[in-house]
Amino acid sequence: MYADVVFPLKISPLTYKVPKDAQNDLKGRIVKAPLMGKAYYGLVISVTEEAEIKEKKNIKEILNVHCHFASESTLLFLKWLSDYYLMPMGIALKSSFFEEAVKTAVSKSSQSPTNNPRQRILGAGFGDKKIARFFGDPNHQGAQQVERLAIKAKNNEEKIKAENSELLLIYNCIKNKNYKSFLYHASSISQEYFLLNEVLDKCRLSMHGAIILVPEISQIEGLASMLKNIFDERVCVLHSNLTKKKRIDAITRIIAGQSDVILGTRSAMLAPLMNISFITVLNEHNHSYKGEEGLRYNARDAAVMRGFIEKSSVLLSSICPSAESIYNAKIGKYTTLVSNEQTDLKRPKIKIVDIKKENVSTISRDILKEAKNIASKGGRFLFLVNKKGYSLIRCEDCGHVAQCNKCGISLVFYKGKNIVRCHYCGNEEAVIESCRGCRGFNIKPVGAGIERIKEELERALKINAFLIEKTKGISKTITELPDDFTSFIVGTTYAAKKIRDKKLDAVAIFNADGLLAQPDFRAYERAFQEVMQISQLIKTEGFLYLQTWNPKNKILRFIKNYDFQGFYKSELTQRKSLNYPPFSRIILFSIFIKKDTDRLLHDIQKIIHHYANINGLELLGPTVMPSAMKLFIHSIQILLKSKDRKMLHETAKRLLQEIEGLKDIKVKIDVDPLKI
DNA sequence: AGCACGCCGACT
DNA sequence: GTCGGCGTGCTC
Repeated sequence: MYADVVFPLKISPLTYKVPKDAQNDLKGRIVKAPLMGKAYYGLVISVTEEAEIKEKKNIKEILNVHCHFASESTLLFLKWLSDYYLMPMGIALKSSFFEEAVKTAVSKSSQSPTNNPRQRILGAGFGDKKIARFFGDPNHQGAQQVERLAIKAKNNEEKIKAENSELLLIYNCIKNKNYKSFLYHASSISQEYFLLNEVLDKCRLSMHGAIILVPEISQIEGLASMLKNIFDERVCVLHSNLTKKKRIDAITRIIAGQSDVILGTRSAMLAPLMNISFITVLNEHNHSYKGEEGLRYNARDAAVMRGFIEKSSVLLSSICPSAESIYNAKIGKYTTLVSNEQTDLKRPKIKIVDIKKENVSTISRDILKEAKNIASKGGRFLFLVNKKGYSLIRCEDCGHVAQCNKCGISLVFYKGKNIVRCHYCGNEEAVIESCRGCRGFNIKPVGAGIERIKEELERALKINAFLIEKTKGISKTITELPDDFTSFIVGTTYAAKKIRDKKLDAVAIFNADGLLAQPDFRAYERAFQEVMQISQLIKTEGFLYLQTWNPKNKILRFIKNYDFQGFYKSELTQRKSLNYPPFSRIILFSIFIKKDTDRLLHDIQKIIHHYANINGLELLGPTVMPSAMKLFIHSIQILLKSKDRKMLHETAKRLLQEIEGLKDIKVKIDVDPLKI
């Protein structure tokens, strides 16, 4: 007997001999095996009678067998992650909390090897065990609790049945362990939470394993208390910022079956749950679900795949779903849940302010007028500016904007420190006195960063504005302000994230044009989503100002009217005509090189030449850019695009192999990139 | 990952 | 001459 073992390393599975006295259910178990003269922990992914590799005499034997880590479904999911994101399976395993699982498995089995909790649970049936805890001991108060819950659940079922037949569909899917993905376009963030609460509360007893994802760690706390109300100690929080010990504790609880409701960020999607009946991704459009390094999986897409494999329901929700998800709902891949409040909902009024008409370069008169009004009432006003510092500096005589000597990027003027700074290389210099273009001295600030907006507000309104800035170590948050504080807050988009559950009277966005001018096919979508998100921070009778130089932009019209239908229609039409996702799939190659650009570029060109004329495949690039990575001077990008996902993956795999054959390079591969 | 091997520049 | 930097390749 032979077993294929994956290690949490950048290597493919390796074959080992199975010891004669080993358990016959090795598949999915943690084992210790010799590797390079040492013993490593790995995962058995398959067991066969005959080994497939040539030199059979060199095959070593497995040293120790530990508890189960992965079910059949989890193994399929790991395989999918590795195949889809074009990474060795070991990397997928490493991202799946395998090392934490090893820690718990080893410490448990050393105490009592035959009394492994994971084995016990598998034997008894995971679901039965959960229910047994509720029904088990008749003298225990749990029995009364269940009775009460049952009555409550019955009432709820009838109430919700009358309200929304689609909700019943979710309940049934969860109960019957059927796969189905739902897309809920909520009209407010609280609605998103409300629906989740309904589903969880209603299905508490039929729920055996659940994963609840939020995009940011800061969103976990509030949701955790809601979940604990329903599931008590079954809830477990899991995110990358946990300390090592806490993370191991969490994995221990999950593996022991003590926790089966997992609340976390992106990485929690890979939690080692043996059973899953419900997965939800809140704020599904959020870009932080996509990884930027290592295994670059999108947790939202992984949720749908894991749900499919595990036969569980998947609920994606958002106040502004991604165009991809809207499309998937349209073609029937997802079932749409419609918010009944959607039509007659009161929302803050959005005003587009044409700054070109006015003879001011920073804050328009309309916004200042409303700011005065709000200041007099003691309200809250948030000013979002996309630039740090005070301004750029420009020579009034020749129009030359001061730039960094090394990087060629515009220098940012910091008035308080009286310096200029390059945001690319971080170099700081004393403020520039004379123009490098014409040697003149007529230098003026141009444009407005947060410092300048703050200064102008304070001068015009005779108030103190509060600056929220992302600085290393220090992060002021709005919650630090007393509730009765008359707050005028200035900050970058970072500031918007720091404000929660505080209803603002108004928000002004100064960077609307910058948002729309991003060199990315998703720029409009991001702009639309960002404004929708920000509108959630404002009282329904409040105002949202968008200051722009291009008030005619059609996206601004969709934004102003909260016209989701119009926006998605326009966006999908655009994507279709340019053959971008969701009408095609893309894979991005980034090749980093240190030197010798010409030789390598020539080699790369020679390789990709063979890929240029494949039917149904579009190849863009190679594009050479300065590398953002230290140690490397250039990055070469190649984009593969195709309607045929299978063919795209096969081609990308071949291309990856060829490029990895080159020397002095480093390749990063990004499947379904969000930034290109 | 981690270890060996091998190729180049610096140095008692 | 040799020491040690790190780039590359392999691990059943």
